[in-house]
Amino acid sequence: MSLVETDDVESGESISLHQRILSDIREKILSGAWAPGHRIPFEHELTAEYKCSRMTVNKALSQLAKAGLIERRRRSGSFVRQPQSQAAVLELHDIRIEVEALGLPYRYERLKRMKRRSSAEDRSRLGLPAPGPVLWLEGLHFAGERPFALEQRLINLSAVAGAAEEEFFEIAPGPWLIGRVPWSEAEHRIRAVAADESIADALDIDPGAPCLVVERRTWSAEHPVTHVRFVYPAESHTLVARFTPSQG
Amino acid sequence: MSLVETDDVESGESISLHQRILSDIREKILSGAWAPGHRIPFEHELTAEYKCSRMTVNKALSQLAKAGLIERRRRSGSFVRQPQSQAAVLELHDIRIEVEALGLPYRYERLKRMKRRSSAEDRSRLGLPAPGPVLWLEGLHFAGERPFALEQRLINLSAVAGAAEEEFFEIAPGPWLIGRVPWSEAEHRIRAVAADESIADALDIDPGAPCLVVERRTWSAEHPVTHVRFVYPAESHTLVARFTPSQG
DNA sequence: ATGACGATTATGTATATACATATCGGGACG
DNA sequence: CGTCCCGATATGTATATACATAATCGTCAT
Repeated sequence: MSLVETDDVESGESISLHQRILSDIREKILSGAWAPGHRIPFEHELTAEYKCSRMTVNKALSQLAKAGLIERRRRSGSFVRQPQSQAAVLELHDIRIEVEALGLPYRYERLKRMKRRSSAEDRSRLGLPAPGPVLWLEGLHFAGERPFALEQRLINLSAVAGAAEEEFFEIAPGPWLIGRVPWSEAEHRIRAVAADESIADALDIDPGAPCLVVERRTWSAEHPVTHVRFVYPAESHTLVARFTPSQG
Repeated sequence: MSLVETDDVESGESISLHQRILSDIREKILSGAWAPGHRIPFEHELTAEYKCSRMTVNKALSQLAKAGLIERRRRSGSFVRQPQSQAAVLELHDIRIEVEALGLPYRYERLKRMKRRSSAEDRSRLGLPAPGPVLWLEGLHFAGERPFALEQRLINLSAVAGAAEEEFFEIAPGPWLIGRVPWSEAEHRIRAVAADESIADALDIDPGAPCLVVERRTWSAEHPVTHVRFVYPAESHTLVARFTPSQG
């Protein structure tokens, strides 16, 4: 699938009109200019603005609706959706809930925070086609006094308005993002590793001890949003996921 | 999690025509009736078959293309795509396919096989309410000459009749079961462990080396079918799973 | 053979039009 | 005052049509 997205307006690129409309609106939503609940212009208004037929506008809006960014209601119009709080991934990765389910007090502590222009490695991790501003975060999730998980996160600042101003001192970026950015797709990579020096140090375990590493990339309407890596000490964690076959 | 957006409402008769076309074709592809590489009918042929305009057919095919199920080429037609390797890894977990995707020859070798009346531990692993016959299997999956994964499996014989007569000498029980028992639900537990003596021995790695352990329980119409534990050496494997939020 | 080139073909995008459908609001009526 | 119904309105789906674009095929000339 194509991550070809064009937020740049310059240079007569040969993207189709309905894609440009879609991309314009997505930009408004992801930048925060149109908040959740905001009513998007009616089809006939966009028709006038872009000087095209309703079918063309409709195509763009239908795709945004399918991507989950907007919600369409007959007779009322189209609205920016509330970000979905999600069961599927939540089940996997709301660490606070997992910790509290163990009956232990939860705490998040920021280790590092750096705003920078994306390096080549950043772009490859996020799946970004072009350079842009990103936010790098590192933090620790605690269960009681013990480190429960190490988090290393990269946020695509051009997709998440407002993240640049957030300090994330004691607020974990995961819940913060879920409350603000609707996600349309997520990819998980799960593997086991031996703890290296820095991981062992952060998690207070022995170097070489087995750890579970969960990496997640998240997209919103084909826009990369964030890449996060969780490192769990082996004893502390089991992931559970339930599936029902997709009736295809 | 889905390969294609499953926004179909099924039971209702009020599905739009382009959705019915889309769903018909998806059915043919996912059922295997149209193998990868197969050329699906031209738009003008589908136009005739469904007695509708080309735009309607085009809408269905465009969505299938965006979902990644088919690939469209001007002048040539539309073709069923090669299965996207990672989409259903967690769901199916067919090790042969994973190994062959690496370009390595695959082989399965049985280590142990025992038919017995379920012990208390067996019942707890399978989620069985009452004692009954079970089959215990242990085997090794090879990628080339190297062990790729250790498999320990419990099959509920009262749910899977023919399994008792199968030797599983070089046939892995996973694919065998999938071909015979439709599953309606699966639960995965994923964690990292340090290899103990017997695991290290079977996988030919050092004791204490990190391993990824994936356990799966499967049900068919509320009947426990099988419990399986895969143990992967850390370097050999990354699980990949893609999710799309279910929009309620 | 081989390479150039135009005709053919299937898809890609956009248009104008039409009617269906859900729903909000307001007016008629009990 | 509440309820039912009806018209207005935005979206949902489908049609016929048009032209653009990319790729393939056959033909013809070198």
